[in-house]
Amino acid sequence: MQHLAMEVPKKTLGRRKIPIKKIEKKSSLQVTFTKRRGGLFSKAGELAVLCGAEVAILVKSPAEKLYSFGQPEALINRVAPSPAQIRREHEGRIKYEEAEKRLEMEKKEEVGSGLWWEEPCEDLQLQELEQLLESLDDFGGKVEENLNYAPPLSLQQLMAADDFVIATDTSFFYDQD
Amino acid sequence: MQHLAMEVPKKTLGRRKIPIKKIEKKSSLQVTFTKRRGGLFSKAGELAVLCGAEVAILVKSPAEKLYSFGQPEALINRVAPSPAQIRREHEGRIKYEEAEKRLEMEKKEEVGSGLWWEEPCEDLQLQELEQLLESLDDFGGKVEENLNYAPPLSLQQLMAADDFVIATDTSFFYDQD
DNA sequence: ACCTATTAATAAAT
DNA sequence: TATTTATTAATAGGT
Repeated sequence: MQHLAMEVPKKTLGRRKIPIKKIEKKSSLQVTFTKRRGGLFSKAGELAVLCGAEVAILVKSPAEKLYSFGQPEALINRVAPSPAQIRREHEGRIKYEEAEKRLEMEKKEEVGSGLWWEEPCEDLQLQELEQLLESLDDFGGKVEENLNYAPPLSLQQLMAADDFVIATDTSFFYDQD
Repeated sequence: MQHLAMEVPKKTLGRRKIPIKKIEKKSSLQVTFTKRRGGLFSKAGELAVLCGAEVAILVKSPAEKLYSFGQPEALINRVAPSPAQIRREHEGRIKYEEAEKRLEMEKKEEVGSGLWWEEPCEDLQLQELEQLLESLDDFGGKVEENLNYAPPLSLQQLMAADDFVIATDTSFFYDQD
C-alpha cells in the first residue's frame, strides 16, 4: 500500500522521551532546568487556585541559585513556629486590633489579583499582618499539645505533628510508558 | 463525504479543559487535589534528578492537612540558618570526623536508590549527618557576609540574600490556549 | 526566545 | 478509592 501524496518533511522531531537521570550536557541541563522550573511553579499555582491550597516551593539549582514559589519560610513558621515566633505572635495579637482598621483602608487601594504567592518584595508589613491574623487563628492552644520545642525546630518535630504526611509517590523515579 | 464505517461510541469524553479557578464541587476538588499534588511531586522529583537540583515543597490542603516533598524545613535552614542552627553545626563539625567512618559503613548496608527526598521517617540520624556534611561545605564564612540575623529569620532577610530569586511566572492565572 | 511533533498529565466517567 | 480513555498541556530538540 502506497501513499498517494508526497511525504511532508517534518520540521522538527518534536518532543522526545528522555530517561529520568542526570542530564550531562551542560547546555541542555540549563535549558531543561529553566523550562521545568517554570512548569513546576505553574503547576503549583494551578493547584493553589483550583483547590484553595497553600503551596510553597524552594528550588536550589546546581549552580547554587535559589528560586522560590510562595513563601516557604513563612509557611513553615506557620506549620511549626519556633518559640521566638510564638512569642512575637503573642505580642502581635496585642497590637492587632488597633492595626486592623488601617490595614483594611490600605487594602482598598491595592490593584490586581492580590494572590498571596506572587506578592512582590515590597509591602511586606501588610502581608505579614495578614498572615499574622491567619496564624493566630490556626494555632492557639494547638502548639503545646502537638509539638515539643527545641531551638530550632527539628524535622522530627515537624513530622510529629499529627496532620503531617510524607509524600510516598515515587513513580517519577522510573521511566514511564 | 460520508464515513464508511459506523461511528464507535466514545467510552469517555476524555480530558476536558477547565478554567483555572477554585473548584466548587467538593468531590471534584478532592480528586483534583490528590491527582495534582501527585503530579506536582512527580515533576519535582524529575527536576531534581534531571538537573541535580534540590527541591522542597510544602502543600497545605483546604482541609488543613500538610504534605511535603523533600525537606522544606531543612533546606530553609541551610539557605538561611538561624544562630542556633549555626551553633549546632559548629558543634557538629567537631563530632563529624569521628562519625564519618561509621556512617560509611552503615551506608554500604543500604539498598535501593537512597534518593534524599524519599527517605522514610526512620533513620533520620543518618540523614542528618549527611546533610550536616553538605551544610558545612555550603556555608562556611558565607553566613556573616550575606545575612543579618535576628531570631527567627524573617522573610525579608531570606530575600535579602543576593542569590534569592522571586518567581514571576503568572501565566497559570489565565486560561490557556 | 520561538516552533512543533510527540510524550505526559489529567478531567470525567466507570 | 482505582481504572480507563479521550483530550489537553508540557516539553525535547531544533531553529
